[in-house]
Amino acid sequence: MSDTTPDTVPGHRYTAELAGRIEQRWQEYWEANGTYHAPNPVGPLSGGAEVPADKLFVQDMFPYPSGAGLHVGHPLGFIGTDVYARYHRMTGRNVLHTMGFDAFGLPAEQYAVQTGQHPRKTTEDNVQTYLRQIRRLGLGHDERRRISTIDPEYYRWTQWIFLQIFNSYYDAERGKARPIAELEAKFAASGETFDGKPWGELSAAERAKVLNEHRLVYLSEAPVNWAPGLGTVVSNEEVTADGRTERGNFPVFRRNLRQWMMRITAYGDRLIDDLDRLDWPEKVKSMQRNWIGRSNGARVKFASGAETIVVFTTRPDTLFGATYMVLAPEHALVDTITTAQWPEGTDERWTGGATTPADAVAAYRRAASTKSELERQENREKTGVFTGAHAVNPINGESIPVFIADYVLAGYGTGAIMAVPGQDQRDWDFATAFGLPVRRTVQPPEGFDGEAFTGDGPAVNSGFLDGLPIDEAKKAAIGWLEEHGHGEGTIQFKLRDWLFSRQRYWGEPFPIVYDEAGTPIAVPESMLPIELPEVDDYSPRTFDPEDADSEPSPPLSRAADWITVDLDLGDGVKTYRRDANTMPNWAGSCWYQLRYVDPTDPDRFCEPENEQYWLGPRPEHGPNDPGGVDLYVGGVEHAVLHLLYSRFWQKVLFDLGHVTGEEPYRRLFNQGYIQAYAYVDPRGVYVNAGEVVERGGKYFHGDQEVRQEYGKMGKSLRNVVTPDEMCETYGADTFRMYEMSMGPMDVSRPWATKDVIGAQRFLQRLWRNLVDEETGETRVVADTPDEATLRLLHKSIAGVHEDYANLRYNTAGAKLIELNNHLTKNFPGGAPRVVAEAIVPMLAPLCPHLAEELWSKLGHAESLAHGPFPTANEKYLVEDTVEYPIQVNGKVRSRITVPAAATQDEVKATALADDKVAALVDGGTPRKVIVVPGRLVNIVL
RNA sequence: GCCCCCGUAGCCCAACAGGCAGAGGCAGCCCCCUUAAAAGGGGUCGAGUGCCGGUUCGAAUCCGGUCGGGGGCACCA
Repeated sequence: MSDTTPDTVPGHRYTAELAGRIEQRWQEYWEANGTYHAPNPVGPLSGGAEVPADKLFVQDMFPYPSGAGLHVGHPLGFIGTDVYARYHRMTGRNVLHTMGFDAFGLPAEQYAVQTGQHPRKTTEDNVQTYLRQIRRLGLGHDERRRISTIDPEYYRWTQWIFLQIFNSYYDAERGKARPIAELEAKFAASGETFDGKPWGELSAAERAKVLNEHRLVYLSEAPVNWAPGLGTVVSNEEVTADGRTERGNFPVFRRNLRQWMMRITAYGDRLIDDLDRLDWPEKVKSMQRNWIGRSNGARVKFASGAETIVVFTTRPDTLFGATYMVLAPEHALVDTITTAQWPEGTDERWTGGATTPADAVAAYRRAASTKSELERQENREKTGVFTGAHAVNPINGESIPVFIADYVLAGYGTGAIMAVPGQDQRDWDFATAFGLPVRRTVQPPEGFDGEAFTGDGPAVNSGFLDGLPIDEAKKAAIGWLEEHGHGEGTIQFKLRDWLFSRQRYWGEPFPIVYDEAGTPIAVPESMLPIELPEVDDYSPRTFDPEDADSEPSPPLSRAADWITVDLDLGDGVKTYRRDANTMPNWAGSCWYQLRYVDPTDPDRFCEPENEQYWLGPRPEHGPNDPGGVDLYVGGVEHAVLHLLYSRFWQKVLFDLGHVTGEEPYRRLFNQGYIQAYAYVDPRGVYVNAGEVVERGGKYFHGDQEVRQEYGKMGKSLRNVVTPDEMCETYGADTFRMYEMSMGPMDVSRPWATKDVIGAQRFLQRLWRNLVDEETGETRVVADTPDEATLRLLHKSIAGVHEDYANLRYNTAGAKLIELNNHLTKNFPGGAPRVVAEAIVPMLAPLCPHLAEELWSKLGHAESLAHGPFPTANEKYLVEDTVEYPIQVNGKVRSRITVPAAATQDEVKATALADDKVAALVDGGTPRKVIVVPGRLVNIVL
């Protein structure tokens, strides 16, 4: 490029080409010198010396190394954390910043299937591409700490943590996880019986079954989300609101399958309560609160024949208004209570046209089970059938009919409700459809003409509760229930246990084997890692996405040599069967901050001293500090997935004494997204956005007018701009400068390649102010600059400090441009050295390569990575005189300049003495004169 | 339906705790350099803060309403 314009472009102009050379040179220097290595207190990554007390751990959300490579939106957060890390490193802190890869998971597997290669091969290739792309951006990562979840030395510890959780139970009394061995000891000592037998007389299988009910990881035979199109089950968090998989958008069906579950619900209270201790965006906190969904209410027992139906309600105050009950179709008691015959006079609407309740129930259940979540949610018409059974309302002895209906969810509460149509719209709708009575128990206001009344009011038709407002009525009702043994106050969570197995190949194998009785047994730690076997066919068996009756078939079950194994687990060599599932890809990201801290430790997942130093609670964050990463940056899309799971694991590890931090991420910051315009031609086909031109407010691709759309950047929209091409055309520093100046970090904004030139011009001017473009020699002058320049310089230093510390890189950049513009205008002969030696370090966090280059040209032998960062001299921040605008009735009419030390009275006197003001006041007495020190004067007439 | 966030020059964005609406960039315009070409230099123009109302000496900022945009949740008893 430059050789086509040799005559006019000076040899030492800061062009993209020169920037590229500088950037490559410094990247090599940093790598060769381990510039960004952050020493640990102990272990292989310790520098041998005492570590600085002042540390900072900055982390980006774990990237998945996609085969598509990066577009300019991806590095926004990475550059943001890099600027933050660099700024703090320059002020002398020990800064840990690195990046690894979350490389297991569905996309890798799917990509591998498409390209016919092993997922390890494609994943590792993608990682290399990714590293090449981010390296070019000049990110100051400690590359010794790069990790990858697919590395057996990494997932060995993922499996180890799984075993920790497996071997624990939640001690509700102490409110924390404890080793399951303590529970076993308790059972053995207590004399408690299990199915009539004391602990000592139970077989190993029977004991395992009991313990399974307490373990924090347990095997469950509960309804799970089965996605035939994906060939795997997925967690609740991975199902969208319309009942499809987040990944792949396949329909999800509820199926009873034997699966691993993590007892995250045990931590519901702590997961909600500890949100208050975190420096996180309110939006994310509220999403988590919402997801965990804690609600206060009561469990109430209704007798139905010999059985007891337990319901959960948040409205125990409405108990007198319960006119029927509903069980979820999957409820365990349905078969037991369903009667042989319809009772005399059963309403035809209740029978579903069947001759017996059993037929009706069976037909309804069949219909409900084949409905996808989506169908269930789309169709809000209330359906259901009568079981033939009645139950007794404990509070008034009334006998009420029991239905099954799919508007009651099996997974929430007890899977059964008491229906109060007077106060609940869903119940009202059902009651209306089935001709059931409605009894109001809260008095609606005068003139209320709605259906169910959910507002507050005095209780009516409710015996001893009459006249009480809802709050008091609830308390009174719970009191009555507890006193008479019909129920108790309780807290219910919307959060359900975390479905932890997947029927896929590309994930961590479970460190579990089964004996001949099918009892799961933990593999001893010494046998970890359990490595993924090589298989001929690693693609999962998928089905017609609508085939609800299909069965999962994990690829590992077909690895015959691997799946059965002879082991000596203490009682001689026996044959065991391995677990054929793999862990979900959230597993690896649940604890990676801990491995970043101690990535090479072969003996522990993380050395305690190192964990405490980088991630432990710190007094400077207050007495209630939960510890965690100091700044965690990523998109908001992980608000209830990764961020919830990760907090859960951290808390378990904390309870078991493995870590000192109660939370993984002390401060969370959601960066915005870079979006882009896309263009559609009249056929509805996307055209290459780079070739579209604007003419008179319309957009053209060639001569063809095209329609503008706005959204994500992506291959299919043909609007991708890559960091590689930006580095090529402008240089990495220009690209970084531009991305950081586009706006605040947390705001989404449109990409505009044409605007990048502004950042390029700034860096060129700055270069020119310090370097002779013809000779490449520095052209700084030794003279002390004038007062105005020094004032601007120190004001800039003070402002830039604050901006960097608060992630306001756009305004930090603007201040640097402003200062540089001042140099351009006032120092055509070269910048004063004192200014140059400040502006270069101030630029370094944003444009590290250029700053290093200029710093060395200024005569410094040391890298700028560890400072110095200039500090502002207070002397230049205080003005001697202040200009006050004078408002008269709120409008600016004049200006005065007074000494900064002037008192309010002096300012007032000077203002009133001003000619223009005097003319407006016209000899009268102002009603009021407001002097805002340092700001303005307002005279009210 | 419920909850949250955001509306400032043509565009992207500043304005700390209410105090002169503009820091910076893009585009536009003018001039210089070159004139074969600009990703060259210098300068300049530009909004009264979506709309209505309130509080205040004073509102982009606080409050209420409304419109527009974005997001979250949604049969959770």
